[in-house]
Amino acid sequence: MTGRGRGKPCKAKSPDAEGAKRKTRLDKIKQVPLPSSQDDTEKENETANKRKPKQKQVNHGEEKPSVQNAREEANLRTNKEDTKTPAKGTNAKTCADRTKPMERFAVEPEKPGRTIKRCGGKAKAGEQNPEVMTKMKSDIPNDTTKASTPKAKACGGKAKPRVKFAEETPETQLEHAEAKTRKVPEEEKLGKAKTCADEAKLMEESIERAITPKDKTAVDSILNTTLKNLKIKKNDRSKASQVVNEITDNIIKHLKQNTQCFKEVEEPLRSGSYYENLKISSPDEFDVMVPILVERINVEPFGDDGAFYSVALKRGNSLLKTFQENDILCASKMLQEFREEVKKCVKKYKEWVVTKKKPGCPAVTLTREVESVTISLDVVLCLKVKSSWPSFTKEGLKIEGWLGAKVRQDHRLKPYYLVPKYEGKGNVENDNGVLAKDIWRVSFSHVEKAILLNHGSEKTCCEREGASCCRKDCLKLLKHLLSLLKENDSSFDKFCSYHAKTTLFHACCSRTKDSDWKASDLSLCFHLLLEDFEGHLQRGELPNFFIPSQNLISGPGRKKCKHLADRIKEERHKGFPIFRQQLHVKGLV
DNA sequence: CCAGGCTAAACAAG
DNA sequence: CTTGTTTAGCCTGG
Repeated sequence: MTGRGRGKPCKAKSPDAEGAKRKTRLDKIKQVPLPSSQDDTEKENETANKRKPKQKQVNHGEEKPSVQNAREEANLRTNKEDTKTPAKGTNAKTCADRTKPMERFAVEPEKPGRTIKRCGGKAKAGEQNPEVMTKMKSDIPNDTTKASTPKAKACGGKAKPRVKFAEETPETQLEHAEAKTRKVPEEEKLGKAKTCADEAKLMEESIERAITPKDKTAVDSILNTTLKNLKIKKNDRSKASQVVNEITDNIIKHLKQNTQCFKEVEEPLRSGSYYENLKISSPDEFDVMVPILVERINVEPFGDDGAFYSVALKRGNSLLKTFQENDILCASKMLQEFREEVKKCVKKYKEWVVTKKKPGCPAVTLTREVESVTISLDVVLCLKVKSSWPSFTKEGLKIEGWLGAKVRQDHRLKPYYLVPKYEGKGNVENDNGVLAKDIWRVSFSHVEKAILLNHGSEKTCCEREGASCCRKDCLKLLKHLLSLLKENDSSFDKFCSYHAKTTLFHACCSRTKDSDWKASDLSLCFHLLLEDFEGHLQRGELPNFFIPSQNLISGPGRKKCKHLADRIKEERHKGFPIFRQQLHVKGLV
């Protein structure tokens, strides 16, 4: 679905650059009405002819180790999934555990830890990463995961166990391969090798028993089939995006033309999983932030976790004065007015319905049916703040080891956003007499999106000539797992996909290299990601990736956290029966 | 401001 | 499997 040109890093400073870019797309849509039309000779000419070997030879620059910053988009992923609660001074130290993944293994007895890597992905021996090879020579050369395609149903759920390669670790192949890819990063040898090696030894047998190649192949198969099933159909995407873009454009137009207070809204920032290429199953949820630049403001923390703030207007800002009370920009007033305007506009489009206001939720949610599926669009008012990020973010976004210090700095030079979101009762006051309903929560959705779209430690990660990684697939699977678990147990309803996303971010910071996430190691990587998530749940601590002092899972309570951790562990150990069952229901296995 | 170029991802074909 | 085509979304040069 979405792609973003990586062509050039567009520095965050040019706020204008985002003008009417989408115009083109809309035009295109118009003139190409039917996918099935066969009269499009000219279409073919235009495309087929001129476009073929598009390769981006450009910017293989060297200046940045990893990513170029995408651009400032923004949003918040809010409402429906919100469960954040001020973290009673949690001040999670979490970074500690993040940075030393190995320790977990010592603590957790039965679990295979990364040793499992040996059984790792379908990787052909030749592409195993060096770490693995040096550590344990007995990799199993599973052929590929052969994600049993949908049709392979007969054998009820698991693909043919590719037995043969079971025991006879073909040393020869490995040595061979090893010789070829012998680049072995330094830190890896020095840093981890020691601990890993021991553990590898120790756990070797037990793992060999616990996860036989057969199981492993079956797991690979389930994960890959599940992923395939989570893909969004091209047609669905096309239809959904068309209606969503249309209404979005019209809302923006309305705000600019027919309102005073909102006439300065900027271009919408498309965020959330659809625009991060992480939407699963169906394109039925869209998030669009509608930013208003605010200058000359005072931003003061509300509560102690650093996620919520009150906003005071200094002089100027005439347009927003009307939402002011005692110098405070009242989120509730502003959102209410925004909502009215959106409703006014949407009234003209009969297919769309504005859903009822939910307390504390920053989104104006619109829904409509497209071919019997309900699509929802969250339109979120937000303030765009160009000054430096709140000090609570100082220890957040620890991506230096993963994406590099320069990328971090680039992101931190971008604006941040505030959305009219609060928790608990709106009429609760803080010391300064500000009501909860009038406070704002920070949002870094634009950075989340930028990172996910440019997520490799190498610049070429997942690009045509680079290796592909499984970071996003792992996240899709985790989101899917979480949503299936939630379906079956309503006590999990305070957990949301943002928890999954945050877990991935933390995981990427502890396993920083692209080779830690090789596409061929999907089942291993997913396994480790689940262990990470279970760890957060067990400890009852999942720090906001940007604001470490905010614990995202203080809401659900320890008991529910542990329960969820146990359920996930169970799925992991049993080879994901919940995925299997799901595939079964859909007749895909 | 916008036309045109580029990307990721779905998908079709071999 | 590999290779090519299509298309929504994004970016830039002019």
